[in-house]
Amino acid sequence: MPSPLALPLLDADSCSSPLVRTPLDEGRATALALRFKALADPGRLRLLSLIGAHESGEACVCDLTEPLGLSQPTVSHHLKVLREAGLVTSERRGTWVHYRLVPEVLAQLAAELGNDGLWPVASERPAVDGETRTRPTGTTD
Amino acid sequence: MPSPLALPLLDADSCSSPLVRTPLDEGRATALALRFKALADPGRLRLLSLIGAHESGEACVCDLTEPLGLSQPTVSHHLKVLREAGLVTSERRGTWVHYRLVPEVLAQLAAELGNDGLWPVASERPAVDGETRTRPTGTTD
DNA sequence: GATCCAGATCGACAACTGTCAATACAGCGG
DNA sequence: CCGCTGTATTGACAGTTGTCGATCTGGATC
Repeated sequence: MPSPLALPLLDADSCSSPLVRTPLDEGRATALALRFKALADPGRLRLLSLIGAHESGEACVCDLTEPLGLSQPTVSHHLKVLREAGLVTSERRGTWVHYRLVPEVLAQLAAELGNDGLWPVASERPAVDGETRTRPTGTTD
Repeated sequence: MPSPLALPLLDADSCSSPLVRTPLDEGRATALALRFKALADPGRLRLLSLIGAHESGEACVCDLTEPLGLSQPTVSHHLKVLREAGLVTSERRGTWVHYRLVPEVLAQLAAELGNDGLWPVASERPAVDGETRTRPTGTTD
């Protein structure tokens, strides 16, 4: 429970409504962005997916290079990015290096995006309407 | 429902284990990466957070520029990125333009990262061990 | 219409990112 | 010890991204 403390900003002279949650501070935003940056590449997403698709929960680089269609150095680079973001761990066993997902971190990221995260995500709106509201929460796409 | 069809690849001559899920194809990965790219910036995360923090569920640019500490053109640019990624919608009402989150898209992204997403995320492992496994699923950091 | 204000767009620039070929490094088998 | 193979690192380069000042647009007010 994030305890939505209501900060009294606002003069409401113009537009806008009062805040009902503390917005993300810069440090936390930067940290989060680092993780999302790691996810912001098709190759890396496919890498995660490939690793997760293996029955043992892990995969070595040799399994990943070919299905990705990228060069071995590039794959290695992407894996490094994922590792540094904490999304995967690596372990050398003999010749091969095995990568596996870090489910807790992925789950935590999902949670930030989801309902108990940084913003209200479902239809859990306080139903304000003494406000500048004009249009219902319609789907626009 | 992703119906985890088991594709029989593999000769298991070397390392690796069989696939138990279909890995993300390139098109889908690219589409997903586009959305994560939009999230991969501290300013944009704070923007989303700020919008979500408002009681009415929306905010105009004038509310966002100052707490972000970025110039107005930059904020406008970020909002455009978020809008094009489908994460927010904008609506002009008189002088001001109001932005609001698109909860469904955020929730969908969370779902991809989470349990019913692209990779197994909880401790729902099939418990393989006729494999190259050597070490338990320890945290490596 | 002239003016003012909120936002968007443009142009420029530095910083970062994805990619690969070449090379280095680390175990393993002879 | 020497070569082989899997993986990491380096260097280079093109493409993308974040940022801002300057300028444009569009609604509201006088």
